[in-house]
Amino acid sequence: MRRDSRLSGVLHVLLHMAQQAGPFTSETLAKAMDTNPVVIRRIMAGLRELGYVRSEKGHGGGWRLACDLSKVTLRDIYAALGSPSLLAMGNRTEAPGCLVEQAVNAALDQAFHDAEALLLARLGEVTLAMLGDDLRKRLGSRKIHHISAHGA
Amino acid sequence: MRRDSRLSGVLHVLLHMAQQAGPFTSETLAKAMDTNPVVIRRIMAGLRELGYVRSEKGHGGGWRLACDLSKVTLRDIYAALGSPSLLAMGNRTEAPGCLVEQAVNAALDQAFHDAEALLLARLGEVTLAMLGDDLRKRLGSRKIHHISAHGA
DNA sequence: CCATCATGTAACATATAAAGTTACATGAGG
DNA sequence: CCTCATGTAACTTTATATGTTACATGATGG
Repeated sequence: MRRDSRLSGVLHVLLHMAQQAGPFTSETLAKAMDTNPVVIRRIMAGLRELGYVRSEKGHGGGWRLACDLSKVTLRDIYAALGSPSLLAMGNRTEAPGCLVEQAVNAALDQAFHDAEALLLARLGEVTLAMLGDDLRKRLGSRKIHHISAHGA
Repeated sequence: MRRDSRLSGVLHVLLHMAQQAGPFTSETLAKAMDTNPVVIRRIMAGLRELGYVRSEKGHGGGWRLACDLSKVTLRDIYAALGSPSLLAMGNRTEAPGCLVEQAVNAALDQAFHDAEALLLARLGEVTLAMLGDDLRKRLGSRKIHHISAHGA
């Protein structure tokens, strides 16, 4: 499959939501992300369960942020997605009887584990608020490109 | 797709080869790895190009180690496989026009890059000889389980 | 010279997982 | 009670590692 881009995608959504008020429908967000509303609902479901966002049905419904952006890190969001595997590589066999394979696994596991730990640590250092600050810096004098709230 | 296990697989092969002399046919190695001879040839092709192993056709042919095991690291082997992507996650869009996406990418790229660098560094610290030493330690008093050179 | 063995490689098949899509149920307004 | 929006199951598409088949190439031994 291609590389998992859910974290990238959901962060994009959250950051857009942090730039303007009001509920966003899945359709609106999907248009901004050039994808499908169901995909949005899917990646947002885990965040809703952990209370990072709220959703409401019916007229005037949609998604809203429901957390302190300075308290939620990228690692939290990653966890809300179900903590998908970080590495594209793995061992051929997890619990091998072959001692050769055990030796190989031990060496690789060490490296893999260290890399995963560092990645999680880095993600844990960045809050959504910090992402927002960085975005505002990038915007500079430029006007914020708000996504249109009512379709194209 | 499942996680890439080529590095794990090829290391297994190399370590087996380091335990006994003589050429190994792809079929013999495939049996030990419970896979297909063509898969063996495929993952060994890159190593042959870099001179880590040699292959010969015809009677008495097969694969032989052709390098100083104390000079070749797991990172070298990884590179010989064509440096496949290390991380299972990536950015939704690599060169986005959207500033929001740029901010997200910047934060993720930082974390991704650090993790990849650490993983490569760790792989670069381990030589094939070190793997062999570790294997001998694991074998202890036990007899080495040589793979049978002529089928079953 | 030629039968056999082994690699080299293209082509095709399978498996898995993310992403995209369709369809329909549920519930909130107005 | 009609419309809007989420919730979710089911299916399709796509990408990629892995598995398999088929056949070409070249080396060895008789």
